[in-house]
Amino acid sequence: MGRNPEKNQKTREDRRTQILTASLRLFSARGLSATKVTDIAAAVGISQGLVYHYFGSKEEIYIALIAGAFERLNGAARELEALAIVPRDKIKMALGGLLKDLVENEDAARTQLLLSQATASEAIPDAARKLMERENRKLYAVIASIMRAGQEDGDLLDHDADQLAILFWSTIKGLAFHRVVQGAGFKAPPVAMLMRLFLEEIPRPHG
Amino acid sequence: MGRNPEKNQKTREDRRTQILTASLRLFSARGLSATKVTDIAAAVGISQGLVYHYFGSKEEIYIALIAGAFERLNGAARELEALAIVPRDKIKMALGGLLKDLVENEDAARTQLLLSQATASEAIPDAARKLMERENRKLYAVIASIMRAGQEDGDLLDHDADQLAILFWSTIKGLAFHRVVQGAGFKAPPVAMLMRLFLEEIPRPHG
DNA sequence: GTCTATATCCAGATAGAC
DNA sequence: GTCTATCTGGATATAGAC
Repeated sequence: MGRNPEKNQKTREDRRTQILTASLRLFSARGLSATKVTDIAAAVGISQGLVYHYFGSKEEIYIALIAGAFERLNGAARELEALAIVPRDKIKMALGGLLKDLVENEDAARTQLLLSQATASEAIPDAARKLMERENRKLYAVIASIMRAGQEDGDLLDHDADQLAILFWSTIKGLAFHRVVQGAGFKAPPVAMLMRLFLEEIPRPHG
Repeated sequence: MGRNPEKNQKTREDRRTQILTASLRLFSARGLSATKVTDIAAAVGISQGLVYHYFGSKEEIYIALIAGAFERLNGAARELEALAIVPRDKIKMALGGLLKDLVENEDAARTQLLLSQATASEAIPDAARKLMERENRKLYAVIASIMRAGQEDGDLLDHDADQLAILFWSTIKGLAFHRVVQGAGFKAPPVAMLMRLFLEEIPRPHG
């Protein structure tokens, strides 16, 4: 919009996205403090100083990544809750969607890794910690609440719903971890297999 | 042995252990690079310089922790393999033992966390990476091999054994993560629940 | 064995030219 | 918008006194 067409300079948003993408790769692989701004600049192909034209600090990039991740995840969670299907199928869909994302999109896996690391880390910016504690809680609560509903239906296993939610996310985090380590060769387990953790009755596949 | 009894100075081994213990706590919570040698010294209650009397560098401490962890895990794996019980029960025992350790011993959980982080990290010393790649492979192989044996018995689920091993360790890693985040309040899921992931036939508990 | 300097390096962030 | 140069702080590791 109103921009000189022959300049090959990137627009502000493009550059920010480039920086965020490169940073996700680096932060998830090395952690916040082992990632140098120089590394980010090099990955994008710009000078180190230029990074500060787009973000106030390295931590600001980190926070932006975390915030973006939660926005997407919470959006998906809200959509899931709104669906007119039975709780058991919501769990199946959530699991399936997350797994599919993990397999098809390395960045999705890296994002999960980043969130896990951030949750467990004492060495993240205060703003990030605040964000995490609040938003993470929501994600667990959504799953726990679906679990409870599924238990009333008699479809889902009759155990503490919060623990089931923990198991749900543990599994996702654990698999995201392997996805990143293994790279493209990663094969996700079939959703039906993971559903065994949560279903009251396991459907018999053979015969 | 032949040491002056009235000195309250620590023996070399005691100090090394103190440093290792404090470092496990810090490395697992902040990562290698965000942990300052000053932090370690402060946690132990000694001067920063003294740390270098016991270890050549920060990374040397890190490597010692990783190596120690694998020694213990591989020891347990070898014992497990040697047991005269059916494969299905070996899996149950491995799961139960790891879980019990996780719950009762925060350091065990932190050790798992450290190994996970190290596996996924590009920012670890070369010596540590070499170690990891070799030893980690062994741990997965042990579980995969037990899975295969259990499949021949018809006890364990008929899926790719390597994938089952990944699922096995994913679950442990995911739960170790939660254990560390949640602290002492953490409750592990019952082993029987996790066994649902691997058993061909799920025993019916109620009725 | 332990501590207090301190040398050295390196990374984050800023300034100013183009 | 982009780069190069630089300021500044902080962390690793060493040296040397006690």
